[in-house]
Amino acid sequence: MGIRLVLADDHVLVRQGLKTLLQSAGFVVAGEAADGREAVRLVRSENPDVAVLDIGMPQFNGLNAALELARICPRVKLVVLTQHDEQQYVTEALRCGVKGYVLKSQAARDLVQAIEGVCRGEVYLSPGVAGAVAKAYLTPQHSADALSVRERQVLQLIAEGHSTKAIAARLAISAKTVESHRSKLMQKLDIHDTASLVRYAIRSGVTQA
Amino acid sequence: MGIRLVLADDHVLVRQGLKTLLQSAGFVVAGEAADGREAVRLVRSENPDVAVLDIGMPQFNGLNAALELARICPRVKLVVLTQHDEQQYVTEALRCGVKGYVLKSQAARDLVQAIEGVCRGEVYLSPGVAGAVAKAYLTPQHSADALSVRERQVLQLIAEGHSTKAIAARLAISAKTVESHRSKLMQKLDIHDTASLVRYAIRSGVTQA
DNA sequence: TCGGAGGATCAGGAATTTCCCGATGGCGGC
DNA sequence: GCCGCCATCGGGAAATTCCTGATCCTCCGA
Repeated sequence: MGIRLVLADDHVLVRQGLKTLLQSAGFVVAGEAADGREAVRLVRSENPDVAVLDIGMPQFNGLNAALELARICPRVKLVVLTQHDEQQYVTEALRCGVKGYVLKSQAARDLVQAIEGVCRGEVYLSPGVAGAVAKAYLTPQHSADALSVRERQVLQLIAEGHSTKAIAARLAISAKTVESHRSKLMQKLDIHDTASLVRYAIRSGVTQA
Repeated sequence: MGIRLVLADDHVLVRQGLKTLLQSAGFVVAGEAADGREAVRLVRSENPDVAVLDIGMPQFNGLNAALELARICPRVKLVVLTQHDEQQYVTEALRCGVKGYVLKSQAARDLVQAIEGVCRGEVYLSPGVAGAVAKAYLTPQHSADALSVRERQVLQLIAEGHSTKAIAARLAISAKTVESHRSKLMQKLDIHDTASLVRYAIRSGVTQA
């Protein structure tokens, strides 16, 4: 008998595609959800072996759901789907109790292997993110995970479109100090341009689009 | 015999799911592409009946590809996949020669109907966007400074975090020209910093967070 | 057919910002 | 007390943005 799983993705079209794919791989799709909250309900009622969660769902996203499911249904293995291969997302996901981290840029075989792997109790990371995680451990300053309060504050103001000088004025510090914070947080996030910084800020909820 | 189509989506996982779905609906998937440029090449070589393009691809996105394909392969019907149901996107897509506009939030049946519809020479819009289009015709707001295709292209690349030089290299034009486009589009949008530009690009669906 | 409007292309140079180096002082933990 | 981390700044080189202006092209209407 096949592995039972529930599938959560806000795009019906994508979800149906994945469902077809997973069924043809021999899995049993016990239920589908369009957002994180629905996913949590579904997992509680269906009690599947695995929950496959898209991270990029609106409102209550895949990681929110993962965090809650890891607490209330620790027996259910969690596999997340995402397009982001940056190190900070991976560690964030692992902190949320996720056992499988699969990139959408990878082939379906990857998802199949992830599901089978987590059922055996393994942690599965898509090729390409394993490197990011390794790098995080090898990098001497991997304490760099969390931004300081000041850095997050500066990040938000940058993402809101304020100039370095304006930020300095608002925080009543030197523009040089703002530059220093920006430089530091960019280094921590391994992001080296403003545009990516803004996208990160939006994704991480520091500001809105 | 079935309708022949090519499929373009940057997420292999999603693409495979869609492929399985479309095949089980009786279509022939003649080729797959991971980005807009590849899609254009593939359509030229395979000459399918329909090209199904995800709009949200990095670098050279689905609309860029649509614009080019509408010019060089007008016989091939274009269906785009997107998550955005706002009016401006729909009209933008229609301007690019798109014949089918399918929301990812809709069921697979919708995509199937769209493909069959455009093959009969119809224009197919997902339920939910038809209303948006109607509204667009009722609102006499065409006076707005619309971005040119080139400007939108540059906007996307900026929002994706590429440097001016990198954009210039990719588009095979001078960095000065890229600066010129940026300056022009910033003036049109009345936006004067990169961060706000990125937020606008995300809001308007030119790129994703 | 002619001429204008607007888009795409580019350059020079001034102004601004980023980036990389280093430095100081405070504060909490060991 | 010492060490690590954070917040604070500065100098100077490098890169980028901003402003002005110019050429070439296509399309479109008079």
